Amino acid sequence: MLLEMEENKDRLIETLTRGRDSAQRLQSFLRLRVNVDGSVPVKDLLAEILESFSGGLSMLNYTDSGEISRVPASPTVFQVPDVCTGKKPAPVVKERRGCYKRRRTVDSRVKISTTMEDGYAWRKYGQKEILNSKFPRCYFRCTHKHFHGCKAVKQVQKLEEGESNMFHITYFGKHTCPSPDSLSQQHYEVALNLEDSKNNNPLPNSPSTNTNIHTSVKQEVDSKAQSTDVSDNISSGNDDQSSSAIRWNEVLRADLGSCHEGASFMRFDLEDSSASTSSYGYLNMDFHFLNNGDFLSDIIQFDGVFS
DNA sequence: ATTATTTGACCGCC
DNA sequence: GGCGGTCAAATAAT
Repeated sequence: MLLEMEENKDRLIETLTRGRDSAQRLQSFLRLRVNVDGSVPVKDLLAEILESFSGGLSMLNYTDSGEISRVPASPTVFQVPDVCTGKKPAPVVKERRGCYKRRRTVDSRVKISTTMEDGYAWRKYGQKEILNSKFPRCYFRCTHKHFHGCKAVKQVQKLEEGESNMFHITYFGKHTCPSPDSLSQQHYEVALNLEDSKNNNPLPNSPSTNTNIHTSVKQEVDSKAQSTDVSDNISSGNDDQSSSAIRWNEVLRADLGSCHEGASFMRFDLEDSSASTSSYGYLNMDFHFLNNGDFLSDIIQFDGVFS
């Protein structure tokens, strides 16, 4: 009986969480587009929906960490450092640890990547041998957990397939801390094979060089950060050996343009590895939204201005 | 001295 | 009882 009630409560929380998160995502997607014509107060409506879900969840004492908050079984006594000596009092009895709950997979996002880096600062807090897995699973939390109460967590496990050095990364929770200053702090690599660079000049200097890059590259785009992890090579269908490649090791900025199902664009500000040139380009993309709020995009065309 | 990582213990869930 | 997620003391790195 009691168990059944708990299960119902869990389901209710799950449903409310899903509703709230969906509203949240819708809000961020529409942030740039609401009330363009001033006709519908979409923004207000969304805020109200969001408030309803959040209010419902807080009535159930549900916290964002994915756990139902508990009243401690016995009053907790906090030990404050002794003002006179500056020393912490020795623990009288070894404190019983808090309750753990198995992580829900509903709010997780999975990413397969050649690198564990994603621009955020993570702190490792555990490692575990996983049954039938060759490599251990590593557990990371956001470094700013204590400063900003950021609850973002990720699990990283090296994939066994071949010697490809791929990582299976699962993210839980969203960052509430400030996002990384800019993408320039990270190592991003964009390789462009230009069709029209038959002469030895690897940098076409005419504006709006339309390179017509057709590619099957799939990219995962973090909808919240409105930035992209460009870790795959973008190659043209033209495999002409004489076509030289520009290798950009930094994407200084990546701004997402209008964001909706179908064609959209993303602007990149680029700097090459020698930092001697800087350019920008537009990647025209085809977006496909996923149920969890992430979206995939096909790059359908690149228009660049090089200097 | 401070901060990050390692690693065995602890804990909840199946 | 076993598994996987987390904690926290010990240790390493800065």
